[in-house]
Amino acid sequence: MGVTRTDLFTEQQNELAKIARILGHPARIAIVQHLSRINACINSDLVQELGLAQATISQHLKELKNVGIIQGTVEGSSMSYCINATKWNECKDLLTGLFDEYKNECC
Amino acid sequence: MGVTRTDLFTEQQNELAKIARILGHPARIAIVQHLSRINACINSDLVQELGLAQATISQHLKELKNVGIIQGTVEGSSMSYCINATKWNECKDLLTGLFDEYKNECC
DNA sequence: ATAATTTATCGTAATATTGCGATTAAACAA
DNA sequence: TTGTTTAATCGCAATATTACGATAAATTAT
Repeated sequence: MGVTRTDLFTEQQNELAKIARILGHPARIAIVQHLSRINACINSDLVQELGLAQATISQHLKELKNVGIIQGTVEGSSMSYCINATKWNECKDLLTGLFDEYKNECC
Repeated sequence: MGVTRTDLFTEQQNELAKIARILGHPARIAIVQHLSRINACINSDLVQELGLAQATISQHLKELKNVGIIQGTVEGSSMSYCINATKWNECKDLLTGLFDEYKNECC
């Protein structure tokens, strides 16, 4: 017990849930917002930007990277992170699709 | 340690994260999809629909209700659940807003 | 070479989530 | 009343998440 029963659901449902879960933390929302707004690959000032410890931010970045929402490349001695446009649009389409399934209001 | 530092983030970021987190489980995705598709308030056949135990589904319904995405009314001896159109659109707008913040692709 | 900077990873503690059997409570049927 | 149906809640076990100090690894600066 205690482990999510992904076997009961479709791949699309699991994928949607995975994306939503990754966006389900304010630090990760803050990270993607920051990357969106500066609209560039940055050698992260994220530790300054958010108030969390470096190890914690690294962990959040890893999760965002794992799901493909951001990508990081080595830039000398630091890292350069930015949003992966392709995946970002894919996530947007999946979530938009979910919201658009609900058409008429019944009550 | 181990508790999300909501104090570090804006209300909007926390709200966005809360919505995403609730949608971050395949059972809850399946529930809102089902409610969307039948487009009606139902005396839930959800236990039949999904393969989870009744207690588990009840718990997921409670979380969706807590965040306001669905609403339930007593219908005789059973419950009638449906999507809350207002909140649903609010969630859609918030998430769309997040995705639309990212405009230009930098790499 | 040595020191400083940057970021990933490890280890650990605190807390949250998931799932389900069992029980409870309320409405309905006989 | 007695039994049935429906759904919420309790209690618990298993697992996942969050946070952070400490450490490691790699690059750059002196």
